[in-house]
Amino acid sequence: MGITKSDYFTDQQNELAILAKAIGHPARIAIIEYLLKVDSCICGDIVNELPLAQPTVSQHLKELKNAGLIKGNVEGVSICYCLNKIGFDKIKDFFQKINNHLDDKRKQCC
Amino acid sequence: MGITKSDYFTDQQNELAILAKAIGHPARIAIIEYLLKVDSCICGDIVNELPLAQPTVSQHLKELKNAGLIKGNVEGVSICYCLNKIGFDKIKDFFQKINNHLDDKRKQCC
DNA sequence: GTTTTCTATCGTAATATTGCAATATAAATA
DNA sequence: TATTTATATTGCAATATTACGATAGAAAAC
Repeated sequence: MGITKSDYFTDQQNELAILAKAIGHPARIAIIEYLLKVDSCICGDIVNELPLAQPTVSQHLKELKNAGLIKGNVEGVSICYCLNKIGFDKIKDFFQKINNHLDDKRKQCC
Repeated sequence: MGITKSDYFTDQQNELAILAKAIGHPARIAIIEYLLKVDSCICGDIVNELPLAQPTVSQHLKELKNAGLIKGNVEGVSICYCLNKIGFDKIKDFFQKINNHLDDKRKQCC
């Protein structure tokens, strides 16, 4: 029905899903990679970087911010965005657990 | 328009987005965690583990498989599923790059 | 060969996402 | 205060996702 049954899953599962979902769009990957490159904070430059209209970029930024993957600070007229370590740390643990486990076994079942 | 402009982004960005998107659902997180726990391959047990109907689970498995995050082997009547290291390795690099970078700087911009 | 068991697919309804034009808001500058 | 600049919000159309009942397919057991 297009509605995710979040109540049936744990808080941790839902939080991870929200984080992964936010990353799950090429435009948002591009934003993350750009922020990684320019390192210090940027604002409307992101709009110039992406082949998308300003409202669309604004929406993607909002989703990344809601998920906790970026931070945005008002700085005069413009807004300064940057990556939020806290958000990325949360996913790191999940993938580390998986990768450690998969590295451990030399043969996979299938 | 609900249609992602994939052509505007790099292959790598699109591939990463597909992987992250596949992980971006609590049911699929739950499937991944279950496969991590039971370690060796499992089939319809996943249906019993999740609070979702069999067709729904089948659909989620298909998406994980399409993204390259799990493998499925026919084994008599049932199908044996397990995690696919290749898929998880691809995301690992992305997050490692980000985490290394964020760990590097003691002060974040915002 | 019929039945059972396990999984996939189809069809469909409800909801979510993506994208943008138009517009609003809010701070800086003239 | 009027204008400019930078970003957010609204509204809407197109498309995608989620969920499941019904059904199909395919191998094993009888």
